Formats: sequence, C-alpha cells, structure tokens
Amino acid sequence: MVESFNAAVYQVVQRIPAGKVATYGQVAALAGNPHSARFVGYALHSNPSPGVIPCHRVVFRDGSLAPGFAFGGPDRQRGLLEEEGVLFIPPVSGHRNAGDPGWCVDMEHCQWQA
DNA sequence: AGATTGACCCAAA
DNA sequence: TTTTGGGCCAATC
Repeated sequence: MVESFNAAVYQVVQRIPAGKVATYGQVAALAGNPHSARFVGYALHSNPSPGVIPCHRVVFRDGSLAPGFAFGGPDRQRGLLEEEGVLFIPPVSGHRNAGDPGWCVDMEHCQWQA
C-alpha cells in the first residue's frame, strides 16, 4: 500500500454499501490509521474527490453528522440516508450527541460491518 | 518554505 | 461525573 492515507479513506468510504453507515473511527481503522479519525473527516472535507465519495454515509460515533456538512446541509444528508434504507432515531439520552441534536442514525442496526 | 488548522475518538486525572 | 490532553496526515494561509 503506497497510496496516501487520504486515498485509502476514499476507497473505504466508497466500499460502504447503500443502506449502511460507517463512523469516522471505523473508516480510519479500515484505512490503516485507527488513531487518525480526525484526518478522515478532513480528507473528505478538503478533497471530496469529484463527488465519488458518499460522505453522507460517514457519521459520528454517536450516529450524528459532522457540523460542517458539504452536500447542502444536514437535512440533505438525512434524506439521502433514508432513501438508502438507513433507519433514523431520535436523540437517545445517555449517549454522546456531539453536533446535530436533530436526528441520529440507528447505529445498532445500520452501522456498516466490514 | 514554514507553521497552523481541520468533518474525530479515546483514556486518564 | 466532567474536563483535559494526546495522536495521527494532509491541505491551506
């Protein structure tokens, strides 16, 4: 593997099946850097690769979305995920909700398992 | 050319 | 229980 960490991230994200979602940590680990979840999000933010990367399938560990989504807003993302069959659930108390207090992905049933 | 920030996640104090 | 710090790579100023 000689491709940059960035490229590895893109490969993993594209590998996520429809109707499933992966977390930044999950993608980072599959990319080969379990301790670099930060750069996963940054890679997508900086180099969305000609729109080939389904960033909307990448969510927080809690199931919420990144604060600065780039597809047109978090609303757009929820619609896309729902279209693919991802289940959404209201914010669960006792869980870390980081950014979007609106809706969270049902990680219990929709998290992508490599 | 060098320094800083940036879509995160986990562990320890 | 909450808060702080650490860890990594790449792009941008």
